Parts: sequence; structure tokens; C-alpha cells
Amino acid sequence: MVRTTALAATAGEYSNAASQLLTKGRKSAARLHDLLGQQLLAAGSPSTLHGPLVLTEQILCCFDRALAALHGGAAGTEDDAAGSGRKCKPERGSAGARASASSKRIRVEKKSTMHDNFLWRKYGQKEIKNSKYPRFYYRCSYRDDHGCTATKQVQQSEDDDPSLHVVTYFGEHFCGRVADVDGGPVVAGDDGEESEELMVISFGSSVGAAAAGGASAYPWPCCGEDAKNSGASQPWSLPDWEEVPPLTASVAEELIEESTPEPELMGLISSPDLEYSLLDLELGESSFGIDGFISFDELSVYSIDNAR
DNA sequence: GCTATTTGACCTGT
DNA sequence: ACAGGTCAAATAGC
Repeated sequence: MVRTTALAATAGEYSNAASQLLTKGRKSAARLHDLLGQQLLAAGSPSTLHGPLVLTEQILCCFDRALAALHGGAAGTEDDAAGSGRKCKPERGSAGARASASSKRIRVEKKSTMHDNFLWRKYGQKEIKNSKYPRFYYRCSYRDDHGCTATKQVQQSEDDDPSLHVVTYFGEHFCGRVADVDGGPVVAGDDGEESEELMVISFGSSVGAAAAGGASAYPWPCCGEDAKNSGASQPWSLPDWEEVPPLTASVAEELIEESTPEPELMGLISSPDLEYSLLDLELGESSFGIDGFISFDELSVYSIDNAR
């Protein structure tokens, strides 16, 4: 008895130390990535620094996965709480409000439509003080099936262009499913033989959420088998680490360029501010390819809001 | 009958 | 106390 407790404690300590080391390593890699990104911006031409940048992204991804795997072993998941506790009246409203407040957010402004590559279910609408338009609340349709914690808020832009929607994403996708831009759901890897390899999108590095995923708590499937498995049968194939770099300013630029020839949009793209925020997306705490779930043909501006 | 949306009520954080 | 976020019953659409 005493012996097992001691062993458990030792394992816990090792796990803790490993976690700390990984976190440290990840921070260093992130800093390197940051520096490279800044140099890339300063240089203007992405050619020479692109390789190292991709490499650091790969390192970051590995750190993410290692950390996720480490935390995934921890007992007691948020899913458990969500699954069983949600019906309990006393718990009402508690989980969601706190999750949103503590998670990092990705803020996106899109034109005309709120479609992205996921299937959302509206669960609320609220008049916001000092705002002309109400805010709409959506969560992933597969929340019940897969315990997917992703949510988003959509609000019509108040100034200038009313067709612009401000979309703020929260939480992570544990569902491994995407919806077609036209709305039809598509199952990643379709025949379910790889259903264990659930796709997870990390909209931030909210530690609780990463740990909460339990066995499926992988970060964004940006590398290794995840990307290959999930990307193959999807209409919006994710970038593969081996061949195609993930979203960087230049890549996003290309994507937008292909689909939106509008001159005003091109002006936006070439503006340094946007370039910075595009890159910022990658330089943030958790790197992921936002192009996987945002249809760039409707994208106007997006930026990270890391407040909170 | 099933599923998605609406909307008032409730809960939490500030 | 207030604002924002979520729940869940009622309702609508298929």
C-alpha cells in the first residue's frame, strides 16, 4: 500500500518535471519561432527563412503533442463533468461560463456568411449592451457525440460594413468532423476505422481543456499521422508538415489571393497590420492552421484576441 | 417523431 | 447590481 503510494507520488513528480521541461522547451521554440517570424516580416521575401520557420513550427507541434499526451493521462476530465453534470440543475451554467472566460480566444471577422468548416448549433442569443446587434452563441453540433467543447460567438460588426461578422472562437474541437462549406457534414476519415484518432483543434492553450480531452487530447492535427489521416478525405485538406507548410502570412495570402480578387481585399492583405496578425496566429501559444475551418473566400480580416 | 431554433430564466464573474 | 454566457422548455420545420 505504502509502496504503491510512494510509486505513484514518484510517477507524479516525474510527470510534473517532464511537463515543466516540455513547457520550457516549448516556450523556447515559440520564442525562436517569434524571432524568425519577425525576421521574415522584415525581410519581406519569405524564401530563405521559410524553412527554419516551418521547422520551428514542427518542433512546437511536437511539444504540443507531448504535453497533450502527458496531460491526457491525468484522471478526471472535463468531459466527465460535462457529460454527467450538465443535466444536474445545480451545475447549470457554471461550466460554460467559466470555460469561455478562461480560454483564449480567436477573433475573426468575416464577410456575409458565418460558414466555416464545422457544423455549429445555435444555443443562445443575447442583446449586448451598447451594441446595435445581438450576439449569437453557437457550439459544435458534435458536442454530445464527442464531447466537443468548441464554441463560437457571432456578432454583426457595428461600424462600417454591416455584412461583416465578428466571430470569436472558443474551446477545442474534439469531434474529428467537419462540415462542408455548403453545410453538409463530412466525417473525417469517413469509415470510422480511425475514429480513435480524433481530430482536435486547439484555439488556444487553455490547459484545462487540453488535459480535459483525456485520451483524445491531441492538439491540432498539424503533423504526423493526424494530418495525413484527417486531411486525405476532406474538402479542406490540412497542410501536411512534410510537404506544405502550415498557415503563415504568405500561405494565407495565397489562399486569400486565389479566392478573393477584390481590390479592396487585396489592399487589406498587403497591409502590414494584417500580415502581422496573420503571422501572430502562428506565433501565439498554440500553432494551428486556421485555414482548416475558415473559408477564406469570405474572410476579410482576422486577428487574435488573447485578452483573458 | 426527430432535430434545430427561439427565448426567458438562471448562473457566474466583475 | 449588472452584463454576459448557458441552459432547457417551448416551438417550428422537416
